[in-house]
Amino acid sequence: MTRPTITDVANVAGVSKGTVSRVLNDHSKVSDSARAAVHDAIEQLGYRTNVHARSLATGLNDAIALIIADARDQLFRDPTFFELIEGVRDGLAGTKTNLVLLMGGTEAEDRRTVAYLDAGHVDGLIHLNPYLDDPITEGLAGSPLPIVFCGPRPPLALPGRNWMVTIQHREGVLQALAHLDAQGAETIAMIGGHPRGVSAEVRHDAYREWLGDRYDAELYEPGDYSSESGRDALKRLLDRRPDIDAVFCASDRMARGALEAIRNRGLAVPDDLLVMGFDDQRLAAGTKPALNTIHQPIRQVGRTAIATLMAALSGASPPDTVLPTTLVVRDSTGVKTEKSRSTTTPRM
Amino acid sequence: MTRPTITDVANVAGVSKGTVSRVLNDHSKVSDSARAAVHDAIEQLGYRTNVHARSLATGLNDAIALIIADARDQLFRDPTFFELIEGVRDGLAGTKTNLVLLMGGTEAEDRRTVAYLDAGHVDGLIHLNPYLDDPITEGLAGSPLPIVFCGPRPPLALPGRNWMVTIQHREGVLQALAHLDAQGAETIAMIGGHPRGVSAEVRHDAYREWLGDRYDAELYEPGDYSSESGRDALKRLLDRRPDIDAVFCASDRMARGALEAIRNRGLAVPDDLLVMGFDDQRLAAGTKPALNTIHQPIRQVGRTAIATLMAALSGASPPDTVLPTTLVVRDSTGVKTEKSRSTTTPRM
DNA sequence: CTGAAAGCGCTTACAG
DNA sequence: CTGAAAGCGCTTACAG
Repeated sequence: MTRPTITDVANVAGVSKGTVSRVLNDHSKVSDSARAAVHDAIEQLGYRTNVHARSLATGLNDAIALIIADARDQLFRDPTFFELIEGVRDGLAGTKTNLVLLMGGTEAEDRRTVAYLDAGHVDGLIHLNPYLDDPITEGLAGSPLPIVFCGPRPPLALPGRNWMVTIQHREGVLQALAHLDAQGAETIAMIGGHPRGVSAEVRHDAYREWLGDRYDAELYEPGDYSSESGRDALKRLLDRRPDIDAVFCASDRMARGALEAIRNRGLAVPDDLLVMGFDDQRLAAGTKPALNTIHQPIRQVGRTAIATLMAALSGASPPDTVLPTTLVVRDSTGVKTEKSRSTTTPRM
Repeated sequence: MTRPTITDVANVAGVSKGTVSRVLNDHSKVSDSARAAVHDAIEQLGYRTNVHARSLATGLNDAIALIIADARDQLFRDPTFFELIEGVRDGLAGTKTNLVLLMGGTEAEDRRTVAYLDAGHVDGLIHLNPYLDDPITEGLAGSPLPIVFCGPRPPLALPGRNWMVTIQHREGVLQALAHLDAQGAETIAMIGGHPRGVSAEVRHDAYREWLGDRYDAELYEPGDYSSESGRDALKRLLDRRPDIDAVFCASDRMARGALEAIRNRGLAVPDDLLVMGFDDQRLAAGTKPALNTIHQPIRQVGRTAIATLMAALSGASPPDTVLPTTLVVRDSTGVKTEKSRSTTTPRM
């Protein structure tokens, strides 16, 4: 009782293998009677096509991979990735393309992931968030596989066919800082993202740009997007610079941690310190006070990434996409009434 | 500049395709000179083997799948799955077997996942937590693929070759209840797991068994493992039965929610109510008061699952595995000093 | 130790 | 509309 092949189907249906293959692949030029006979035979035999044979013959897979650089840090801890993947799944609904999730993190896993991709199991891939020094991206440098990055391109040798779907990181940061400024903040610190991340760097650059001459390295503290890192970073910032009156965090989770640290010091938000997050994750609405933040359309990034990849696979030349961010105003930057706004020049 | 094949390598190395294949597959009987020539040619050409051709010839994939029934609920919200997957990754370290994560949830995704498996992309699979009515398991009923379940077998038609790696759910529940009993609890409610889950049912049964005649449906409230569901369930329990003096929760997250609900009512733990969790997740040590719970060696489940699958793939007949749970004592069930223990018979 | 050849299960021009 | 045949890139007895 070995698995039936196309030859078995052809025999039962009384046609040739070629005809069976044609009905399998929906070629138009097949007689109704042949088509019916083949379908009957398939049903009767429980035939299912062998993907390896088909892929060998066609060179296609009908499958794409989702790469996550560090499963431990990203996939399981950061809701952003959940949204991203949901967006990708949205985009795949209704197609017959398979999605496989490949996880890096350790050296062995990175290597295995590259090997899997190299081996030709998939037609293309989406990289959810490459690192500045991403070993998986690096391993794919010579690959002919089309790849779309969710986020800015890393400064590495890239595969020849690559696209980018990202958000306006720089503009988002400027929006946040301008808002804090407008609310009367004078000494704005920043808690940045994971130093390995490409977008963390872009955001740091935007912060530096906005501050210009007033940029002070003491006011910047890197985190890793987690709540704990935000809490710890804020403590360090306050130890160094008790004069800061606002902090911009590169994720809502870090902002939540910052709120906690501020509370622990006996300080109040927004009375003593203004706080802004980034992401507009669900938690942002639930903190006390509710978090002002920069909304990024993360699910749409996922959807657009898949659309871009599918377009590339069908031979088109899709454009890169940069999605806009929006300011979300809640309670964590309430106006400081006693302060005069007349001396500060609004920016942007 | 089409991708080089084994024939190209053979030509460059001056040997036959058979010899190239033999060095590729580490067959012992190859002369050193031939081996060296082949390796040189591979390097020079940048040859990489075409997996489809190989799989077609051998029927093997060197890949296994991890199935997650509901990505939305499980993968991204429940740290248990993170631990499980980490265990699987532990077990794969050092092998060349690839791991692909397949996600179900919507009808389309379930169907696609089954199709992917059916198509023969992998050699076997690990199902992280099947539902009682799991559509993916159902779809695999006739499949020859070996499958290992992390958790009790669902009551469905199963693939012929299947194994189970689980924990002592029943014993764990009995441990928890016996502990609450020993601490003086007299009316013990339970907040159960997701009604679709196989293990939730097993735990509910154990609760019913332990209570025997005293079982009262009013004391049982299902949740979905989330913190919010624990909070809401406890509210409902307390509304119905203000007399309960202990609650056993089928997950630490639900126990955390229960603690919150209790606090919101102005009640105290353990003074007014004893609370126990299940899982021993990281959060259990951080709640206030710190949570008593039942530790389950979840990462080891993952490791054992992969070992079981690998054994099955190599033709062995590995046993099912049932791992023990242990009671973890912290602060949420502190002895109720004023109560006499003399009238209650300890159990187990 | 190694070559020639058959075979894995499909697809796809090519004729008709 | 359909059959016969070549080809996709490997592996593996079978001889030697």
